[in-house]
Amino acid sequence: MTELPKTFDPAEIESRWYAHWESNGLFRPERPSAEPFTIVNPPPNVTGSLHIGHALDNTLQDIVIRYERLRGKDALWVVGTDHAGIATQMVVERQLNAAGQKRTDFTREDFVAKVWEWKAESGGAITRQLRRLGCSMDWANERFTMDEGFSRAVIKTFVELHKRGLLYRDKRLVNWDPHFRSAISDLEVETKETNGGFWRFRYPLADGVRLADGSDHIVVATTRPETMLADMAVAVHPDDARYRDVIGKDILQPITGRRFKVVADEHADPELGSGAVKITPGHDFNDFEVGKRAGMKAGDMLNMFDADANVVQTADGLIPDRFIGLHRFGKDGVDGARERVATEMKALGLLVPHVTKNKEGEPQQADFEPRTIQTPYGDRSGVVIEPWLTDQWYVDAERLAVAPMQAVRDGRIEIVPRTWEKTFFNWMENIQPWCVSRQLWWGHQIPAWYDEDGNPYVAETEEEALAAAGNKKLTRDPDVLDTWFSSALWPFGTLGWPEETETLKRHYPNDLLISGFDILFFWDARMAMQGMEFMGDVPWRKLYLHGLVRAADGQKMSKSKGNVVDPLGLIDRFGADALRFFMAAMESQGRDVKMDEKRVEGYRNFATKLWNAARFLQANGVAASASHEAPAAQAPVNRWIIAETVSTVQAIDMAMKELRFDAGANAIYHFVWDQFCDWYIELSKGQMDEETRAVAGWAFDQILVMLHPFMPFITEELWHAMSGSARPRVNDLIVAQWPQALYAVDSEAQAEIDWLIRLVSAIRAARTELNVPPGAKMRAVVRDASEETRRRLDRQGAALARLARVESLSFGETVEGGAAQIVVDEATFILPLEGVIDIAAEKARLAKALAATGKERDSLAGRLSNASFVEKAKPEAVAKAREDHAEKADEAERLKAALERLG
RNA sequence: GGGCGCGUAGCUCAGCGGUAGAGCACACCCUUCACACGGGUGGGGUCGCAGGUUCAAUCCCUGCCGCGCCCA
Repeated sequence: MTELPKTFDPAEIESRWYAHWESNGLFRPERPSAEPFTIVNPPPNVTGSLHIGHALDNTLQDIVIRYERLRGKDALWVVGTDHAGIATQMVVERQLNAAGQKRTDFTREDFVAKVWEWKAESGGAITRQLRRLGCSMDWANERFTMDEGFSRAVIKTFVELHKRGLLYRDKRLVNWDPHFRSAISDLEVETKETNGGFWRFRYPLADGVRLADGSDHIVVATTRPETMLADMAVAVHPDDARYRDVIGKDILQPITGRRFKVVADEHADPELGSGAVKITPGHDFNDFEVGKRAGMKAGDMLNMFDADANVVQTADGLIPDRFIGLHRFGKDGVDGARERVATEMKALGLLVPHVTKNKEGEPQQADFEPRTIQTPYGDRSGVVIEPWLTDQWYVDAERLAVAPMQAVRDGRIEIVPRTWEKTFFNWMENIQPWCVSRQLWWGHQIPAWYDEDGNPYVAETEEEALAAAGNKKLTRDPDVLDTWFSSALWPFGTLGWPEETETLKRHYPNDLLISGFDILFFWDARMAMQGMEFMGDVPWRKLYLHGLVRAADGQKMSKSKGNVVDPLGLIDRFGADALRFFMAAMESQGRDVKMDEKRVEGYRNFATKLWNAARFLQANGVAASASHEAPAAQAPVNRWIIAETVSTVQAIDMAMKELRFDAGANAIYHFVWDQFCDWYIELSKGQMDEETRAVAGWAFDQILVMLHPFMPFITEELWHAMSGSARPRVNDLIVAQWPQALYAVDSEAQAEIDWLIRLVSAIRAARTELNVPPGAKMRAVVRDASEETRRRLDRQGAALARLARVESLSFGETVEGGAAQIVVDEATFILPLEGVIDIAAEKARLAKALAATGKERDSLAGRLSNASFVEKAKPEAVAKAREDHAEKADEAERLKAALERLG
């Protein structure tokens, strides 16, 4: 046995044991005949560093994987990183910028080579940080989404989806991010409310046409005046009497002089503004649909922006030169197209001012009406997204969504907590085509080649494409795939697919996926789609969704708010075990976790408590258990702790089955502290015999195993410390055996220790309340004691003496002089306190106890006297009430008698 | 506008048809030979509000108030 130092140093233990586990292959021991259990880790960005959300997500996964490993399963936790297209390209571009260079100074090949260099040098910092958290991943088979094998899976998926008609190229509006100069998917767009304006303009009718009311123009309103430069129609509602006569007539647009038609479309809401809306099909999603309904082809729709959202000439050449090159709207204090259009319309007298009244009730004019508008932003770039007409690759998500929805409906995928099902269905049922092409250099280049006429040939290799094209001159699509397109293959791409490997057969479907609910659509749903499509089966049988870790004040953590908590800092201060235990204890299904450092500190204290319990055991000759089986025991206290160990195993097993991490953590916490340390150790102090040593050693071993998934480091350390060089452990704790929960529970022993605990607690409470000096030893006279109580007192007298400081016991009826009286079950314990006791205080104490007991008795009596309760309530409930009532009535009688004895 | 969730002790959270629990904080006592990151004892809640169902509601239902998130 190794003697433990007085204080425990998490940092030293953590690095030592992690290295030991990893270098000995203990994260993935060979267990070919064991039942497999598989989790894939949400691959963190290769540019990422560990934040508090990772700490939660990975702690939960590690708890499950360690638990299943201890239960003997062939537990595989797949790990790797994600190439994170935009994020990684940004990092490397920033480095180049710092050196006065830019991406376009290099060829694509050279730039991509630079990214790989960066990855080799500084990528994957997060994988080292996951180790600090104690995560027992299968590092020996770490994957990367840009690895050759995984890339092959990505390319194959693309080609296959295309073959199956589930992936196509289309010209339509995309969410264009002018900062990254790339398309992004609708999920990557965040709508935010911003302060904007609502302008009203007069659009003159051409050819002398007039409205029914005699006007020679139509008023249209817009939040984006700049798009006027690419307007192609004005829409009115077909039933709107004001405009019925001018449908099909021309508008002669000012500024550009473009002629276009007034079209009828139900998109125009007669109730809103003037009821007429300008239509810019090339720059607005609604207008695009209106344009299509009006017979315009996507290829004919006017585009007025370049990739940076600066104005370019439209195909009809009608934008005046003075607008060309302007930004879409004001930037850095310089007016953009938006402001210039508004100014010019005003100068032309075509702006309808916004009229309000000031405080004095006088009319006031403004160029536009201030309004809160919903504005789309790129979630990564933070710039306003521009709907832009381009050719992109789309996945037919609607068809792919069918199978996953069915799998959730029929239970092949269980979503935990279940409330997320609705969200899942709601999104899947309204899913939009998924734009998967990105105008980046870093990522999986799209396997499509074009001939000189622009016809695409999709194939896994250029040779195949050439063959398909009849050896025409081809150029490869320069775009890469959305990173999520590749990570959607993670549950099978990491296992060797498209090869039919043994690993794949054994570990697909995965058993469980744990992710934050924030990536339910981005990642989880897409894994389900690709898994069902390519593997013909669910990616995982269970999907557990957890919440966010919030700052102490309940706010979302963010760098800009400066309220981020660094998990590594918490590990430095309190140890990884404490942080992990905090995460587990706070994870009640579905709720966000609010950061509470005091609580992390509390779990550090818990670890220290355990440490010191081990020191006590060592000092008393308790060592590692000789067997996995519970030792034979006679003493009630030993039989009791064995029974309590069993119920703790059961509680944890139940919690793990239901993925109630908080329940599991609490079960082991209370067992260790409130039962093992507070009572078992205290009770064992007076009787440290061979039997007790054996039982204590066994129970402590079970504690270490049960606690290990939550606190892997300290438990492994103590596991070995309790054994030592004389009789070293056969196994490391990480691969030990999970406790059995089979032993018959000795309810008699449980009842006896329960009684003892109640008796000791009651005496202590009375002593404190009556201000008996803590060290004072007392004698007790017991009256009304049953035979059983006498036997128990006989066995537990020593314990009573030590824990309650009641030294000598006698059996009698009365005590002369002042005394404290304690009622426990049928017996009354009279503690003579001649001269010490304050009779008034004791009377008050008893009266209070009597009042409490009497209240409960009366309440139960009231219920029992209610005829409908006795008739209609469940028989068990009635029986229980009768039993409780009798008990309370008896207790009240005894308290009353005790009170009377005091006069 | 649609959907989801939350409102329980000063704080952070469990619980759930039979009149409430934990951790921290607080008060008092204790340097008792594992541990002061400790031990002992205790105070503190009309379980957001209003109705309803029920023998019985913190727990189920409805409405309202407040807070948060997602989608449009």
